Amino acid sequence: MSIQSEALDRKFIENFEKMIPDKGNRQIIMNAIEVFSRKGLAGTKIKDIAEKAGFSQGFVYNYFKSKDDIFIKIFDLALEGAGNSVKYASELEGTPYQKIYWLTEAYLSPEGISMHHWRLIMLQATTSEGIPEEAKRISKEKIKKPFEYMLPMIIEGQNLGEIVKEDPLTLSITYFSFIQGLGITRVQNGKDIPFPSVDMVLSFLRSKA
Amino acid sequence: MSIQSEALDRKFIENFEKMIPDKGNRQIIMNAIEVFSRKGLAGTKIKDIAEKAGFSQGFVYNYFKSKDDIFIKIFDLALEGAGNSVKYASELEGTPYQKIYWLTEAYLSPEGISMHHWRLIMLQATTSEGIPEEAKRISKEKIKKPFEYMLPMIIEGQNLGEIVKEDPLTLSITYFSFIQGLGITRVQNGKDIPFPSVDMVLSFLRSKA
DNA sequence: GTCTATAGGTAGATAGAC
DNA sequence: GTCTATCTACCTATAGAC
Repeated sequence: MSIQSEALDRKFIENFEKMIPDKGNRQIIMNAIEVFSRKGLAGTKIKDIAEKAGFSQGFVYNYFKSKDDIFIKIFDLALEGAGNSVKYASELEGTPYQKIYWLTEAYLSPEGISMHHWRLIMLQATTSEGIPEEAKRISKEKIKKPFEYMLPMIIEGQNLGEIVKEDPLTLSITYFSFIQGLGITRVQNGKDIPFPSVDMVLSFLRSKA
Repeated sequence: MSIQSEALDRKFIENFEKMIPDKGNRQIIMNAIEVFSRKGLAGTKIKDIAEKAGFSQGFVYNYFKSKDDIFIKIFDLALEGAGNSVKYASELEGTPYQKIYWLTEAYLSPEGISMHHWRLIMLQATTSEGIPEEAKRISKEKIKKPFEYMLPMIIEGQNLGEIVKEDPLTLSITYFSFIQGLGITRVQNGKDIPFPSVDMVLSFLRSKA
């Protein structure tokens, strides 16, 4: 596990404990993340989550009032984590390209909780019709955060001449799409298939001058 | 709609009519593709498909024996389409890089049935636990096709000096991951957001010499 | 605190009407 | 051919036992 993804996981857990103070709730959520990400919202039965957490089916309802309720909290956490990861990278020492390099290294790490976020965000936003209204609302609100931190980095990098002078928004969209695609490949195939280096992934960003 | 994606769609429809000879079956499948890709396997109700196709819920069972049955046929078609698209590109005139350029143009086109395939493959393979055993078997069998046609193109391109001299398998995996990530972004956001040019996407493939 | 039992609702699949 | 009615099974959520 890379230093980068460890740092992001630490950040995530910090935020996790702040957003979900109760330990029992956290235990269920940790297990539910795993199940949801494998089966999706509709495909996940409360029994699956309960069994994985070592509880009876009915007991889950002492902590959450519905399946949607659990899902919304996880979805919110995932989006927070996505925003925070870019924010954290943007606050590091170094040039913009170095920061993005660091972030990419974290994302590409085969371990790390951050991978699960991306997967969930992807999976659920794709099947977005089925997700609760509340989750859609949260999504609208928070999906822009990663871009808020990424865009200034790209623009600064362009001014420094280390990032190619294309439209910054297009570059951001391309970056997150690429990362998401690689994340999906990772979760589908495990960590034993060949994977691109950070340098290869960031070719499209680097200035050719 | 680009010439490239039109060509792939024509190929797809050809294969579609060969694999599903009955017109009624095809009508249901065309509608089911759309619903499955929006809601996933578990989230799709037979009623949704029936309504979209303009039938009653029960009528669907005159054509297919179960929901899984419909899904398996679509999944198979999607994987066939994925393999055929790369095969088709590899048989075009031109240098390997030109062929991959053509293929990428087809994939990035906002319209075109091919986009739906990718989305479905992605979505369902990601939530793979929930899909029927038969679909998993088909997946194992056909998922390698795109690589079979992509790898020789990359190797030839490397020999010609137009493609960077990195491990061909890594480059292939990176390519399909990238395309998949962009496809997801497309279906999530529609065609009105900025999107990278083919040149930008293929930066990581181009020889720097 | 945690489980078991169950009520109530939903959806897949079938069968019989028109 | 196509629809309506229904049977059955499963799942969510609750309520009450220990």
